[in-house]
Amino acid sequence: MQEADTFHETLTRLRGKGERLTYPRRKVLEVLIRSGDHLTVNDVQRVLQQAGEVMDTATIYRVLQWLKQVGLISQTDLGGEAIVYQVIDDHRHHHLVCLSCGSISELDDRVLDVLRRTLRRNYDFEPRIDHLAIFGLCRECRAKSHTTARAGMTHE
Amino acid sequence: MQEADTFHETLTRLRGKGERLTYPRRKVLEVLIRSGDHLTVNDVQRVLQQAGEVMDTATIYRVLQWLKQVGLISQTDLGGEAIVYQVIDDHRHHHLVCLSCGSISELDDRVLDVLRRTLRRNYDFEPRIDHLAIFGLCRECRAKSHTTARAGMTHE
DNA sequence: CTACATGCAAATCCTTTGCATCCAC
DNA sequence: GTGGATGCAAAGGATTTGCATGTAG
Repeated sequence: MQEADTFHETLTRLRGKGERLTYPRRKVLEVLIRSGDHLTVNDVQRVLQQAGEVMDTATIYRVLQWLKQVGLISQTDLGGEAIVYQVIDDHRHHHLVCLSCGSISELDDRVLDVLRRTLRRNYDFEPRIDHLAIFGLCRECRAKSHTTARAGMTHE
Repeated sequence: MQEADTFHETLTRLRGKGERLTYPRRKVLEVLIRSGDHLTVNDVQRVLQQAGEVMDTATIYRVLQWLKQVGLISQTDLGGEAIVYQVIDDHRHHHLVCLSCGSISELDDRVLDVLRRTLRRNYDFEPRIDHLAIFGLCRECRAKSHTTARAGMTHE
């Protein structure tokens, strides 16, 4: 696996940039890379705890802000409890969130390329769509809604 | 103007559906329709106050939840202080939010039609993109960033 | 009349901040 | 050694909830 490589390369690159590599920073980054998934501050804290690491919430927030600033992670509001963070990797993807059942599925990034081009060309806007959440009805709930007319449209 | 008509038609339709039309519900809906803009809970409360109406925050939240449930308004997180609400009208539009200066410009809804079709066809997902916020760099900040290398990438 | 909405206050929960201490460089 | 990061505690701000009361249907 190249996971470890990615991690160390990243650390080296950051050091080169003159960034301070503290213990919390390395740990949080490691958690995010290993998971590869979108995590809330709480998730990160829980994972660390399970590994025997106790880390203050405020520290995690600050580390995440830093990671975002140096461009390693993206921040998104999936409409859930809290904001989620995830590493910006090559396999960039987005999410389809079902308004009815809450299920979340992945959306390939390339689907957005058309939109990006339009925004650049027609709006003079340089989009940074690192992590998008699109709400709607998933296949199953879509089927249900045909019969049940209108059901739980509550969520988000 | 058909504003008033829209308002009364809506009330009639809701009554027909068996929804309870209380004073707060009518007032909040009126504010949103008259504004036509995206408002936070605080905005709604302020507008009401300026009209001499005192309304509890909790009530406004509950009314907004209800309005969302009956499909009259949409809810979006523009990355600001709080969530914004707005009536779902025919002139549906979205927002381009600049990560650097925070400026917000409009995006015509039709730009998203291609994406909608793709989602329906390839993902079996029925999107409800009522109000989308896309982050990135506006024309001006885009120009600046060419010279200044990297500036305030902080926001959201 | 009765179910449901409102008002009030208190609670929750996510996120930020002040400040003394600590540590990476 | 020193500026910046951390830990702790406390504040801040948006949103929710419990409960008694009011009111639309």
